[in-house]
Amino acid sequence: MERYNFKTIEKKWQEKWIKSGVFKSKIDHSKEKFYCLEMFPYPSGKIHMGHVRNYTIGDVLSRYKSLQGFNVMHPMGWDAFGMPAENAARENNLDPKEWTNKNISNMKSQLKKLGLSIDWDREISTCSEEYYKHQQLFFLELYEKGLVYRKENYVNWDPVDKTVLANEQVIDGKGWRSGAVVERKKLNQWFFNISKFSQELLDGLDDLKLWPNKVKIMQKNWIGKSFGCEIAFKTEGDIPVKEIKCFTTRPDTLFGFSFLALSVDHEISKYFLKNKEFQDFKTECSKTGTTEEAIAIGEKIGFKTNLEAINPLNPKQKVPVFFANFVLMDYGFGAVFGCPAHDQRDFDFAKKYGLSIKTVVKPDGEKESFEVKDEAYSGPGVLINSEFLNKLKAPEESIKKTIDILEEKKIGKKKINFRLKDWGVSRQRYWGCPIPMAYDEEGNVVKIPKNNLPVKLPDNIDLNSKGNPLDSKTDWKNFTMNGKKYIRETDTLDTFVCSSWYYLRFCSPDNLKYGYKQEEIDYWMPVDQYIGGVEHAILHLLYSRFFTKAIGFKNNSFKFKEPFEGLFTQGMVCHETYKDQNNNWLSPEEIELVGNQYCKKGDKKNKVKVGPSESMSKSKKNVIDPENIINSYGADAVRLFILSDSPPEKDVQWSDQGMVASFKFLQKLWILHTKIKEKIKNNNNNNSEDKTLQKYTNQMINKITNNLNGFNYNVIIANIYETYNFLNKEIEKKINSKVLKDSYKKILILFSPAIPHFTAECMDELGFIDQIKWPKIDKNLLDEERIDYVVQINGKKRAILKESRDIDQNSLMKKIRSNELSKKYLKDKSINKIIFVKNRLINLLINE
RNA sequence: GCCCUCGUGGUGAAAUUGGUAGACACAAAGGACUUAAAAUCCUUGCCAUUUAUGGAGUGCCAGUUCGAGUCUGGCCGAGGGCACCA
Repeated sequence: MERYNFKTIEKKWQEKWIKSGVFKSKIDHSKEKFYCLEMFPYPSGKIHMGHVRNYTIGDVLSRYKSLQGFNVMHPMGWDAFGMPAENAARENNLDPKEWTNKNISNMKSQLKKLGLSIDWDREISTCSEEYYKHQQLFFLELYEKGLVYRKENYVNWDPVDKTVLANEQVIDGKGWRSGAVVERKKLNQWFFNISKFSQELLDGLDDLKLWPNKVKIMQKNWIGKSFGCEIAFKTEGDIPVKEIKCFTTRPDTLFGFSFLALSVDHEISKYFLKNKEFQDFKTECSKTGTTEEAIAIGEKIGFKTNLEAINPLNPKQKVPVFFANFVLMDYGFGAVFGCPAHDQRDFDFAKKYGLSIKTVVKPDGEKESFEVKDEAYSGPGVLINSEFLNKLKAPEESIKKTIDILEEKKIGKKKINFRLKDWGVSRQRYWGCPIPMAYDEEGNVVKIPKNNLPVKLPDNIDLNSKGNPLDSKTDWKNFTMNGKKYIRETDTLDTFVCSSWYYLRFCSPDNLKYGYKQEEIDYWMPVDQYIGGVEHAILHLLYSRFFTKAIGFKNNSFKFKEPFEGLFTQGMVCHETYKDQNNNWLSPEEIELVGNQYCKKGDKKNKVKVGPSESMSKSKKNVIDPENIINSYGADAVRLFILSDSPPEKDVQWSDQGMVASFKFLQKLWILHTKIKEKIKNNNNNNSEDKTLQKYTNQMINKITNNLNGFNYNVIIANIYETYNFLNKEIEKKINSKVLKDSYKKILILFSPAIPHFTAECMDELGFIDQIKWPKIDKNLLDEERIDYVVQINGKKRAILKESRDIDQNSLMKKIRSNELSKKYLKDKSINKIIFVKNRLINLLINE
């Protein structure tokens, strides 16, 4: 028998699909649209198994939706700016653009081998001028709307490499490349005013019904809305500032006030800069916080000033003012009122500096004399020791009342605070989108005129220069406009900006005038299903939501509020990890099994330690190269395996045996296909109705449709195996050819989203490839005529009776009484109660 | 510390949403075919004496119910997110 030759068959269909243009998408108002988008990849050079999983999931969905009659758009592009290109180019003495474009063409051909239903006409690359010129225009437009601004902010500064480091490049407080101790340095940087949309971004989450709850909760926590009160504390001391504002969520504990703590960057710190002790303290603070240990221990340190703050509700009480390391400048006002009895952090601080700890809330059920001892109490209760606030219920009633009093006295007011900070978009890097701004000779900020866009990234860059390469590219940096001299902004945009609007660009990738075309956006947006890794749950998704709101707000032209209607976060692909005797990581190809012990290949003495299964990563070498796998087993087999073992939202373990099994399964399926083909040809038109096959097929349509709708793709693969097992037995019987052909056609369509090449070949052989539609469920066939009734006695399953559908309780009881089991379990015992569930079970309660 | 999710055979997992627990697959053991191996096919799956039969059984303890993997409360364990957020 002929083997299934995936190599020729997959290639054949991939070429046919491209030639016929079946995946091309264009506006068609007669059809409902479906925009399916997977997070586009960074062109690192090769695709990895994570991509295979991500894009297979998206492809199954796209193909399924097409078969259902939707007008599907399924595009792909490249998140092509970013540091790896710069690093790789430096190491290999290459141009980042060349490196990136080479990677793109390689990865594109790899993706094509997976047989994805992608409309490649819509391909975009964020590092192309055609893409980033629109991004620069967006930047200017947002700037004009006041949504972009410049301010000084701290960065991680590597004093040896003279460069800014991302947080993940700082390891134990040192630069990853130079090893130098990282400093905090203030730089002027560009910011997007995302915090302006805090409330909107929070409210929008409620509309995202097709998002995982987990992601919505993560975003909600990230935005971090808190209700409270701002209070102005009068201060006494030898500085000109006589008032300090604090934000608090617990104004009701004001009578437990024992100190005021300020961030070292608080504006009044300038009056202490001459003080050497304060300077030392500030240095100390900047050291802690960078190392992970320091954060874990979280030791609280303070610097006591000679200032005193007055309790606004009790002017007789004066407390010391400290600078403290735990107060953040960019939350609230950078100042905290300390109530040690009811806040653990304040408690720790008060213990360390011997400050008073006055209890003002007692838990319900405690005596009036209750006192906080070993730890702060932050739960509910009743106010005590608080004069006119006594006996109020904490927290709701007491907070409300206190705010009323403070507002009345004009000392404070109700306030809502968000944790979400503005988005710093400046990167001191070469390989990114240039920021279209400049500075005149006086240092004033100037926009690059829109008709001068794009500001092109210069070629021939010296990547080995210290600091930002654009800074030393003086012929690019300096320019004249209308006879005046200017200096360009040398920072480039965070690559998250590129990915914040690419879903808009896919709708009209060739539009030269603007980032998108209104008509196309109106039709295609929003993305119906977005699919990607959960690691982007916060930043990328939040930034994209912001961008949609900001651009829509600017142009007042979007019919949608949110970019991604549905979100699916898939799990990672994991593999065991291996280390040799010298603790070096080994890849799966570098080991072999000797007996039941893994050893380094060709070195039997070097025993390999098998570590836990972890997400595939280059650093741990536990990677399987998809290209090798596709070459050995074919795309359909890989798709089958990657979908089969675990639900798509969970991590999946890579298994060589599982992969081989998927491959073998397709071979078996091919044999079955040839048998079925023969049977159909035999044209056996006996009159038997063959309801069994029709019913089974119908049930499978129901199951697979439901499982596709619910993203239970692993169960679909099980359904495919099940169907095979059934057909493989059924085929031995006499079957009406017409019924067989009809059912088999439907079954092939059901299989086709998962294994498209294989089924295309089969359909073609049967001559119906051009007219396929997702099969409909025949409701008349769905209900079985005979049903397995579970007979329980006192809740225990005792028998299963196959009886006709819709049988009533009495008839079923008669059957039970005439049945063997009644003699055994019922005998002469009387039945106290019968629970009868139609078409399902009957439960007889008897006295034992 | 706070928030979220999840605990089902040797393993990955199913379970029409309160109604036959373990579909489907991997691994293992036994068997068939074969001179043999590979490949393929079949059987087994925890405990009790047996292909039949009974019992226990979905992390642990209680509860609701005729009936709980599924609902409620408490505990234990694993994973993830935030991290001095006032």
